[in-house]
Amino acid sequence: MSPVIPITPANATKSCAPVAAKCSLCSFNRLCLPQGLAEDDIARLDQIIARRRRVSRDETLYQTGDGFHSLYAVRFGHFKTVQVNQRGEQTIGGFHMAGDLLGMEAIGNGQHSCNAVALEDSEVCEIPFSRLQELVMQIPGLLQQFHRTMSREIQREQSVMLFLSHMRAEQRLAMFLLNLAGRYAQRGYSSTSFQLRMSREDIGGYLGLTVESVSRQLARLRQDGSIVLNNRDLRIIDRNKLEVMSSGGMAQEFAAVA
Amino acid sequence: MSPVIPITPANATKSCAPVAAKCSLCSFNRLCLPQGLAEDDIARLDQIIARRRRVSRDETLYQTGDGFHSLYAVRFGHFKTVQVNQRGEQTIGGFHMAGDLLGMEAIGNGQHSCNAVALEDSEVCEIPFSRLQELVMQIPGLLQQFHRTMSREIQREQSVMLFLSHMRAEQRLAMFLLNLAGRYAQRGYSSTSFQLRMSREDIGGYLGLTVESVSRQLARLRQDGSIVLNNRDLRIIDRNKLEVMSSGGMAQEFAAVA
DNA sequence: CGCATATTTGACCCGGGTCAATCACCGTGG
DNA sequence: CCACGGTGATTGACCCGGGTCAAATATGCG
Repeated sequence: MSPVIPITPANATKSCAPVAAKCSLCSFNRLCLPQGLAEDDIARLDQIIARRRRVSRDETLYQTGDGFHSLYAVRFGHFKTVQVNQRGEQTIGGFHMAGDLLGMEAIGNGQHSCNAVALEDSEVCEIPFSRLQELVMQIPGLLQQFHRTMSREIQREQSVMLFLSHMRAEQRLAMFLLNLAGRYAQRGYSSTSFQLRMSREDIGGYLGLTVESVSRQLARLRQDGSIVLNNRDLRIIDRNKLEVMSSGGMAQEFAAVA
Repeated sequence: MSPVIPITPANATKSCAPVAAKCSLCSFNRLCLPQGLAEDDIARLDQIIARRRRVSRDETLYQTGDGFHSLYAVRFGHFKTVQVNQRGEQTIGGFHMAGDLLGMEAIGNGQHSCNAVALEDSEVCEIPFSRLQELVMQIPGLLQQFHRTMSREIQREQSVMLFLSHMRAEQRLAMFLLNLAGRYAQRGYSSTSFQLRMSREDIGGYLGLTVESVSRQLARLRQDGSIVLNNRDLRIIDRNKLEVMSSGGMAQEFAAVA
């Protein structure tokens, strides 16, 4: 029914069948820690991965206050990271999909500062951090890739700060959808047709908007023909229009001038 | 006149007099990369530091698009990091003071994604990243400290996202002032009396508010006796009241109940 | 002393939050 | 098969915090 292929594990026969779970065979390895590593270095990385862990929908991978021991690479499925302040208000720090690395925020003080929750049945590779630290000291390429990954997380958050500060609701939604599309494209999926794995409320939590605003903005995007949206099935009809919106309609002005 | 001691270099006789510039002698080393290192490891770190670089007020340390070669540790003075989007709107990513590490956002793709601008005459230690990478592979404690530093930056930004999403102007200001106070306390300065090194506009850019809002909120804090503020000289009078405000006045409710 | 910039203050307005009702979807049990 | 309850999503009405525009001050620098 859904036009989007649910990402399922390649015939997951037994949880102890490690063949399909090796980094070298993982189709997302170029987006993950093994990126750029030689075969045998990937094999060494494989060896320190404690286990593949299933996390079913709505289950928590880790939560605020949990002691930090491991990073987690998403193998398949989707996660959100949630911060809750003392008043119970939630902010979604990000949505994470195959190849993304989770838990880096916890290295600093040894405990997690957000909750990681699966948006659907998912699987992660658990990477014990102490062993990773040993390994990066032996594999320069792995060290570099790890640093790049943390740095990109810093950059990503800075760009979130930017749109939280300055963008209107419409821009935020347009940018959000384009960002998702781009990430699916990176992973070899359709960038024009996919499922939103998160609720409207989660989208709002990420974009700094209420559910109602998200709903209204999506309605507007639907009305002006930019997207087709049934429940969570999304199809991007006019990517260009979304891009114009995401930059605050400035492209229009330029176009008018030029 | 100012009640706050301007942070000046310990008798900076010549730029080539390295004695006072050694990490081991730097009074902020416990807040910086050398934290937790043994004497001789600190000495090795010292050796890879290319130079101390003066950056005068309003001068740019690096800017968006610059190739990434080094990280910079603030020795004294203050910096802001500024992101500019395609429409020219600015967001202040953060304010940085002695012991803070700048430039980590650029590791990921090899070029800087924000501008680092000195808020006053300042000095940084330039740390060539390639040499740092070599060194962390030899000094486990340094590797750990570097990872902690990046992780804390991720955490810091997440908490900024949180207040950009949910907090009202008053809370943001209160939280901002308390945060500054805490950081000065860490550095051995007064946490109740200090100078704001940044303009109202920069504060607004950081907090996601306009200059006018910042000015009005500061006026309110002054009126209700929480602070005394003359130009940029700040004195925190009622820290408790600020804390109540920063948590959205919830503490009041609790107090009323208890 | 005088200009440029920073800050403050006032008046007005609007985007999006809030509150509330309705609708759609879905799994459950009779 | 359908009634039903629960959750998620949509839509409408209203309101307010803070943005915008404008003007008055203050400040600091040359």
